[in-house]
Amino acid sequence: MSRSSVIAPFQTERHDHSSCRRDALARAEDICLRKGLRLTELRRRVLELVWSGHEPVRAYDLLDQLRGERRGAAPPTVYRALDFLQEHGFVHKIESLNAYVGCAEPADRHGGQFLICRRCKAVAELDDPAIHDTVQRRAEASGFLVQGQVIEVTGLCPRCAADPAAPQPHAHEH
Amino acid sequence: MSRSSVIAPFQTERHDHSSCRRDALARAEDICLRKGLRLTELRRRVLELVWSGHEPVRAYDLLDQLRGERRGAAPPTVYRALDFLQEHGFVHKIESLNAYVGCAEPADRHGGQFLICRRCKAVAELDDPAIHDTVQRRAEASGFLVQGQVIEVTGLCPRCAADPAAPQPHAHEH
DNA sequence: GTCGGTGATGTTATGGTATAACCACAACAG
DNA sequence: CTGTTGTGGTTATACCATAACATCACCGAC
Repeated sequence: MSRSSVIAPFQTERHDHSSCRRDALARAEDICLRKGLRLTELRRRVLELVWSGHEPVRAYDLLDQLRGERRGAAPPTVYRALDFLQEHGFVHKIESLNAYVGCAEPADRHGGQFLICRRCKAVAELDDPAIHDTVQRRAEASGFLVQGQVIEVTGLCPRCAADPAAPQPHAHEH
Repeated sequence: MSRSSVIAPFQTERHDHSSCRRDALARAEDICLRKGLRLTELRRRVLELVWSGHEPVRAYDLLDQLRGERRGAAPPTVYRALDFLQEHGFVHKIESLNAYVGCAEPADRHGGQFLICRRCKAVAELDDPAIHDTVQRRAEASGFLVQGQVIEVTGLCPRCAADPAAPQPHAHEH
């Protein structure tokens, strides 16, 4: 079993999250530069806010924060930024939560599988070929032409499973 | 490859949908009888409406229909019925559509995998052990304790993939 | 340089999804 | 008959997302 399929693991300790966020922004800057995409101030700021932690962030929470720093921020402000970020693989939408997480391995329209902790709300991202291919093969066996996969697993992350009384991590561990 | 994992296939022709619906209602009646669950008039009616076709149905569409036949129908009316039906496996929520489909093989809190046609909107349900087990194993390999799986595949059903110009089936093929 | 096109954002309004909180009443067990 | 539980009615509100149109910055053609 390869471990390489885990592209964004659960954090086992309170980690230096500012480096996660900084790395994600640097990768986005780099990719946009190479592809000629416009990572505007707004889009950059929304990506930064999504990376405030490893928990999925809701659109209206982003909006609340934007309102504090940008006059005229409204729902389309944040949804348009999220659309751009999703389209180019910088963030994923977690369908079962209606919330958004940053992607640690951005690529256009790539899928991925998400492990969502019910207790601490953290999300880990896998990009496991075994899962992807099994789903693909079984769908094709039914004559279905696959265009996209939504795979979201809920349960308990290693820390919450091991110690249900452990303190809850909160975002913003700067 | 077993075909038994396809528990609700795509319909290849305009089929006698009234028998699908009748069977689903009969199964629900039977299960509720055996388990001592109360399939009230409201719940039965909502289940019947969900089974109006093989396309996922939105909660407010159900509500619109209920309003025509029941004074005082309101969002909680339909959501409470859907909660009951989901809890006991009679319907599934399609997270990526915020819509609901009937289940052909009801069982408490069972998962299942869904193939969702982007063109005709029909949904087929699989209950494929290979998919389930692969996801389960890979999640466990990350130390994750799995409690639930959301697996939704979008694309084109066999008919729409074969003939993109074919007429769109509509629900209510009574 | 200015004209016009394109893409990003501002702005207002609305539509769509879901739940909180409280009330009335029926079914049922003791 | 009485308390408890479950079901649904009712009102209100919160949350999620997009339509439609206006404005502005940027940039290339001429």
